[in-house]
Amino acid sequence: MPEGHVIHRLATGMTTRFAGRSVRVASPQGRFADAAALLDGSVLVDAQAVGKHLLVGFEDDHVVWIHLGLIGRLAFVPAGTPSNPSTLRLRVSADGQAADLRGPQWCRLITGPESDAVVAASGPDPLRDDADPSRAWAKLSRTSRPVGAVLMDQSVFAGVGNIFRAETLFRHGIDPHVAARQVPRAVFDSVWADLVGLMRYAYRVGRIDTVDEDHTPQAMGRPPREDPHGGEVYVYRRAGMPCLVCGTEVRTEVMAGRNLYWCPSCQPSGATGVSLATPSV
DNA sequence: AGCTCATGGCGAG
DNA sequence: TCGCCCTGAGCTG
Repeated sequence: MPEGHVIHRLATGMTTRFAGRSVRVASPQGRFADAAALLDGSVLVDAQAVGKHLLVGFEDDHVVWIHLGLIGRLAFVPAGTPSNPSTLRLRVSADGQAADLRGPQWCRLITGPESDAVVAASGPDPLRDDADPSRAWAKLSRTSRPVGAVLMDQSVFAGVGNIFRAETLFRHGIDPHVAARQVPRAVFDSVWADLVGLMRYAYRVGRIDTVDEDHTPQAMGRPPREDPHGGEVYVYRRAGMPCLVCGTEVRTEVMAGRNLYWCPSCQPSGATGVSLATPSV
């Protein structure tokens, strides 16, 4: 279940398990069979992530370009694990370990230069050391699209998904409907720094957690919750529930094709946000 | 058994 | 902007 931190964890997982090894490659489902046959037995060189794209490099300049989409999964399992072959698009295995890919939006065999082009075409990714946030500012500061839509635009903020969108807007008190170009530079800088911190944390622990200690349900005198994504959040998927900060009912509407969540009191209409003194958790 | 929904993005219109 | 694709979990019956 993929925002950018998940893909970066998978890239690391692929590299640590398989880099430098000759691997078995198969497509039990058959939909990637030709490429799998071509790659079977070759050396997996490395894996990298950019935004929500996973690029797995093999010898001879072959790259498997994976995008999980909304429902795709890549799971690391012991190589002998029984599995339903009808949905197993790709299995990479070596030394008793396997990586099983199911339900990806796509899984394609491309060349090294094509892989470089994927990276170049991506917006800056807060989880990559080579990210240049000024590219995001250049786009955000020139568009009248709502900031809540721009935060989901992978050519502006690569790897940011529906949870990080809702949570960073909340943390900065930004009305998601405000035109992106109305957001001050200082607030953008704070949002970028916050994304770096929140996404690095999520990468490290494997869970999105955006709530400050002062605003946990316990600290606010409310019963603890269990969220479906396994982390602690202010507004994501909390429509109709009281805001953890002010108690106002969290609202929801579809923006950029996805359910957006926000607190109409903490993010009042027209608010262009404030910088955080202490970005990230 | 059969919905509906999900941390996404594409192509048609 | 809408319909569609892929899989699986969590409901409803």
